Amino acid sequence: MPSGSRRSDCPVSCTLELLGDRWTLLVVRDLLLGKQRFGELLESPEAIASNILTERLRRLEELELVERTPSETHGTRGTYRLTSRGKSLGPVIKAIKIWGLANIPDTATAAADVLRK
Amino acid sequence: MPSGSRRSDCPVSCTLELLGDRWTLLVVRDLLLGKQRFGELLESPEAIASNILTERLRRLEELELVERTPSETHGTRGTYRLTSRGKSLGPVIKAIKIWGLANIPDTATAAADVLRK
DNA sequence: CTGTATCCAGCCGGATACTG
DNA sequence: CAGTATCCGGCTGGATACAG
Repeated sequence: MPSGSRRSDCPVSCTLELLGDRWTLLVVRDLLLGKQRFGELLESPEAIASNILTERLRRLEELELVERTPSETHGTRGTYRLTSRGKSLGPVIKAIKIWGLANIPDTATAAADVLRK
Repeated sequence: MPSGSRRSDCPVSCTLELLGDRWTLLVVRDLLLGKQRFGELLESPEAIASNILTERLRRLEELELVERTPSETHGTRGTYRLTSRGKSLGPVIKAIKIWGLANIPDTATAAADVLRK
């Protein structure tokens, strides 16, 4: 985990510096849902651009939140999984989900949502 | 609560569209800590720029997460408080805080942290 | 299919000056 | 002090083309 230049030592601020944008946690959400391949991540309804996805996956790897396993046959094809550290973002995503459901009209979770409880 | 153009109807995605940046939740954090005046919000160690703070407060007001009470004597001077809807972001901030504390080195919460439990 | 690279418009946000 | 306005460089991210 990096602790380079930071605005403060507040854990909220630091986390936001790392993950506080409109795409990163969405990728984490999809990985929590079990998606593993690049194409699967692209297919989500939010339609992330492929270059953005590449960049986010790389950053998540650097942060050791995601682990990439290259395919043995196709050098280009890999699978992505959350590390245990990455999985520990589950409660964050869940809290966001709960807030959104309660406060934003017409939001709904996917039927297969593994975060449901 | 707006439900204008959105990338999807996922509550995580919608919440991220509204609050997913590096500053908005930091303002909410400070309001949760009890700060009420513009100057207090400026004083936080992250040193938000005043124009950014103005813009974020305005947006939070539009979202009905923050309520501004103008001063009766000084037209320019007001106080800001979270609405109940805004306060309901507490669990989100707390989940982020917990994750940061556990995963980012040398992070620490302010002594007066009302989110502590 | 799995990515990477590039172009580029627009937004974000830091610095700063300014008004009441 | 409380807030607004403006300038402007740099980053974000959409579109698209391309390579293995």
